[in-house]
Amino acid sequence: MSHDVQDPTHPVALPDKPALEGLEAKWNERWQADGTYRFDRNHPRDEIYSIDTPPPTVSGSLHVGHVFSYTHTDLIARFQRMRGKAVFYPMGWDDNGLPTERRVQNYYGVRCDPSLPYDPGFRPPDKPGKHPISISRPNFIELCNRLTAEDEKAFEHLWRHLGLSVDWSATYATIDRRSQRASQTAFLRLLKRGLAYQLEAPTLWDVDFRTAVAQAELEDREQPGAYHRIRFARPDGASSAPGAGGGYVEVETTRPELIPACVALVAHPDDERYKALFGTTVETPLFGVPVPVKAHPLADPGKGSGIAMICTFGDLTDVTWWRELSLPVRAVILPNGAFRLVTWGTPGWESKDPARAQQAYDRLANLSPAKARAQVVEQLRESGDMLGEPRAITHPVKFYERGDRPLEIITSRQWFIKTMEFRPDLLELGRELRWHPEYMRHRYENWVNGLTGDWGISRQRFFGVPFPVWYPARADGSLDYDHPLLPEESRLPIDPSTDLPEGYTADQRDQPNGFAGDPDVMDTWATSSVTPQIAGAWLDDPDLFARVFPMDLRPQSHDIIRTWLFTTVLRSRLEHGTLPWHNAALSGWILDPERKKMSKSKGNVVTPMALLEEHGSDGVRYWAASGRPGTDTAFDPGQMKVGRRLAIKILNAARFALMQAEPRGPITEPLDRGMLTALARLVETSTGQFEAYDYARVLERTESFFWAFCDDYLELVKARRYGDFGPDAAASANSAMLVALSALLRLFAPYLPFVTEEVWSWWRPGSVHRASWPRPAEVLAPIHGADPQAHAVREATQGALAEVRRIKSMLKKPTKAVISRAVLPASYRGLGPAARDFQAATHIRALEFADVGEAQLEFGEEAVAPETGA
RNA sequence: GGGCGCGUGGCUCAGCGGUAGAGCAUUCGCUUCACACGCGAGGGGUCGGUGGUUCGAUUCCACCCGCGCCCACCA
Repeated sequence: MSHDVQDPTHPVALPDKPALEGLEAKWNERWQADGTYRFDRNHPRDEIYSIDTPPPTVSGSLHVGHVFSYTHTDLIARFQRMRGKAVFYPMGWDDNGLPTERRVQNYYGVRCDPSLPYDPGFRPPDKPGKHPISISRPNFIELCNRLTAEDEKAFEHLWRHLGLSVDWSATYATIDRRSQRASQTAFLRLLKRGLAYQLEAPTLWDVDFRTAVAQAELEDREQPGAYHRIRFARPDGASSAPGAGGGYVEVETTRPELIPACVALVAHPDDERYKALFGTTVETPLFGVPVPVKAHPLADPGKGSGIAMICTFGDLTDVTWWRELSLPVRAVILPNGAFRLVTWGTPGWESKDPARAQQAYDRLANLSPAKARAQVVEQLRESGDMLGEPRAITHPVKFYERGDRPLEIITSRQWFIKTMEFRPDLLELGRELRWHPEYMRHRYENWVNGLTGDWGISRQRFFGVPFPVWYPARADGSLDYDHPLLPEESRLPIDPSTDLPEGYTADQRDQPNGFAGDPDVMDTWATSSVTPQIAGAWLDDPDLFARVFPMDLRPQSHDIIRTWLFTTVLRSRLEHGTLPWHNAALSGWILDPERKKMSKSKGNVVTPMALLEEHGSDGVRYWAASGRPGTDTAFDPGQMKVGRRLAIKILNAARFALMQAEPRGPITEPLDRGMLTALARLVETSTGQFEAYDYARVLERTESFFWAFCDDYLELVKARRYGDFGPDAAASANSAMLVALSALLRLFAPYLPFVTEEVWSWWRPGSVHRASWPRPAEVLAPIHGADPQAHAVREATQGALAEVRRIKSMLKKPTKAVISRAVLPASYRGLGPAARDFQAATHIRALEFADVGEAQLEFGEEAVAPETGA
């Protein structure tokens, strides 16, 4: 048996004063040198456990949330490794995208200007200046790469210190060559199959970042706003319909600045108040633009006055109305958020009074939407077209999740991946996937069912994976978007802004009859959605990919189900026709215990490294492991202290077990046999629970067993193991302790990798993290199967112990006192041979074992009555 | 408005159809030869509310209240 405790080949080497300090550095060095966590691909698929590790955003700050959720994944990785699996546990860095761009801009004081040429001699200033320096896109990307490389070092240092059992030879970055190749290849294949397409359409747009934003990146924020009741003139002036006013239609709007962009009014088809108006024309206030009144079921008779202004574009409902009612476009907001210049009276900008419209509009041109609104309100007051004062309200407004200003809707050309037609497949795949916890499945289904359009993947940014596409230019210089020039897959990755399409020369770039590269980059989720393919080296190492894909586990946090999880399932479905993984484990959030947000300004920020140093990595991991899958968990240094104490207890208990581990021999004593029987049960339930991803429960049970093992079992057998009752009885205790220690160390190993490794090294060869997960049969073998008396012995011991300890604590000096007439539980008599251990451990000499269950107990020499007695 | 989760001792959380549990905190006692980063004992809860099912509910069902998250067409 590989874990035979009597293995004489490895001598016991105990430190005098075991301590946790320095274990992280000591064992990390050893693990790295020994390749303890290296993935060995030479196994069949069913002996491999592969993990699609979340690539952390390296330009973000390190925080305790990282430590929390990455520990969960590591617990599972370590468990599976000990179960005999070859664990593929890579690490990725998410370095492309906006967060990095912003960080580079601030860190170096630069700004990307794609029109500039590359400057090979450019060096960023030591300190960012007051005004940002404009640099070319290649220079900018160089800086992004330089900074993320530093960030990645900091992350790796943290991960190693925390004890993640990652295979550090298997790392990737979402901007590296392999990621770009996978992203571009997958994209080109979708394009060739007609599953990726581009479209000029109204798109959600962030005016500060000047980029399109996907549905998944939206968030609603409650914003102060106001209803403005304004009137539209009716040229025929001949209705007395309620709400229509005398010659006017009253409309409520929160965005009066979009009056010049108004293309129609709309009311519900069944709304009696407005039925007479359908098909007629009204005029916008201030600008005198004739607009039709239309009927559409989306109009809500209960909102505002029941009739709404359709603008191009104020919100997503406007887009729906505009499309379904075939309305024209009158766009006023530019990609940078400013009001564009408009010449009234020209086609598309007809007005009953172009001069007045121009005068009104000139006061808006170049303003931001917020300033334009104030300006329009002022004019509406002057003209008398606003009825009453604005009514302040609070309403949800859509924002880009990283943005500061409300999103606008801008018409632009963007790339999309077909999503809507695959919704039934995606729902089916969601049902196939095993979710931990199960209820997270609902969030996915909710999202898929709520999708309103295909997935927009193009971003007008710089530090990302470019679209591997060029467009031929016509003689007039315009681009033929319908016939893109595509590279061979073998050329990928390419950058169309520097690489050339087949058959063209560099001097034809951006020239008539030449070509132009697609200027956009892919959204960061478009790259992240192929992390299983990237990590598994899909194109670069097909043998590896076949061994790890579909992967076993996707660990991630629950807030990105709609983004990362969903898009990964989509891409896998489109490219491979399968789920990308079999299991998804969703981790929760870290909550501040006082509901206070930790912030730098309050000075209460705790960096993860400081936490690890204060409490020890094992202590912090103990806390993290208490967070069950999907459950938000309070940030709790108290739990880390508890974990640290547990680790110290393991050191000391192990020292006790090993300091006098001779003699050894058959395990015959009832207490020993009972303890091992209970331990075998613990091993059995723990294995099942761990396989079900319930790592928190396993730790709780194991810890509970271990403390009882220390406080009760070890105390009870102490005298016996020191030889008070002869060598055979001592041998039984020693052997049982070592069987238990071996199994307990392995149960704890995924949680407390440092202390368990340290103790393991005192007496066992190799790494505990390469040892096999304990099996019930292995624990029971030395006692030839479960002891049927185990439960009875345990019950009797526990009951008697509790009673004696209670009595002892009632006495000031128990060792000098004698209790008379103390009542003991009848179970005391049932201890049988274990009574000897019991008496020794509790320093009690039983004077009498009476049938009534009363006994006179003597502590020491003098006899005194208990305090309650005479 | 829809979906999901949560509401158990001061705090953080387990549990679950059959007489309420742990850790922390608190009180008391103990330098017991692995550990004072330790050991023992005690106090403390009508398990959010109201109904229902049941011989019996903290545990199942319904509704309600509170908290949180996700989603939803922002006039």
